[in-house]
Amino acid sequence: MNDQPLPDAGLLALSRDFREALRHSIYLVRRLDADGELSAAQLSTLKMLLDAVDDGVRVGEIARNLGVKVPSATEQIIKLERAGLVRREADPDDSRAVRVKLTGEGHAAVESANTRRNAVMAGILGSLSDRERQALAAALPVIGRINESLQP
Amino acid sequence: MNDQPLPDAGLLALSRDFREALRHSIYLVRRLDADGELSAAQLSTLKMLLDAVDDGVRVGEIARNLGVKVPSATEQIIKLERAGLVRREADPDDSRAVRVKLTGEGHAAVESANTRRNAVMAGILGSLSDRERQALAAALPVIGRINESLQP
DNA sequence: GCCTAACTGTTAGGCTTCCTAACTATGAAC
DNA sequence: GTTCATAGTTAGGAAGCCTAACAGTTAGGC
Repeated sequence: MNDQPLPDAGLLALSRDFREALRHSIYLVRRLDADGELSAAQLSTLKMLLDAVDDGVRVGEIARNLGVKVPSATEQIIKLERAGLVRREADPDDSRAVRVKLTGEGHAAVESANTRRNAVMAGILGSLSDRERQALAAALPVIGRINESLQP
Repeated sequence: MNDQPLPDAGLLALSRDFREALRHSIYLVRRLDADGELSAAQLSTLKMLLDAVDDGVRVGEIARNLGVKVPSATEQIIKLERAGLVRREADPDDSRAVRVKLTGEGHAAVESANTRRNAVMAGILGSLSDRERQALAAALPVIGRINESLQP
């Protein structure tokens, strides 16, 4: 294989290939979201709340995490609220703010959806070789670093 | 209930991390599409046509490549046609079919948009270390294989 | 204290993309 | 030459995202 450091021409080739991989990942994303129960954004929101059960999370923070504007986050939160999965409470420290918290039902829903989607993904990754899984695992922190650097 | 054995713990962790990485990649995808000129689907369509300049590509094939249903592909093709980037011709062998071909203007547009987005991506990947780029490069074929296996 | 500016979130309206269902037209099988 | 399958378009609607306008709250300057 090619073990020498990537030349500058390789940077462009890598860019092209990464773009292509990202583009085709829609198949993967769609497969995972085929649940029908919760949209990807809704599940992400609930997962966020899972890590902040006590205090809840502010709308703006949810929006930032989802990569959308605040009104779009509000829209999703209202849907989750209507479904009984979250509730909105006034922030004791700042009356402008709203704290979104998970309900018991929401807690169950996120656990269930999360488990199922992980199982689907595990089924897909299970067909890979150990070597391939290692290559994938080694790249995830890199992708994570890229994504963090772009997060506003 | 649990009729099948739980997947290996490492596999589940990888599944979770990969899902997380994919989810956060929306920042990256949005950054690349910030052009405003062409949507991701439209650029993908034009790139497809670039590789089949002579014969054009059928609508169903475009839909499959985009990962959408035929009516959605038709919609995008009509927009591209109205923008003067593609034209639709009857298939000489099958009068039911339509062959979508790139115009000269479309050719220029895809080259330009592609070059620009590759440059944006290269700018992002340029901030990585060689080691990180190598890890990413090693994982792309794996991701590609996963995506291909899911393509209908 | 007050006035202004900044901030948090909601509402309203519109755009894009995707879907399913229904339709037209053509091809293929028998 | 029916009959069934296939290719694509049209119509209508759902979901997600956006910007702009708004109300309420906080914080800083005077």
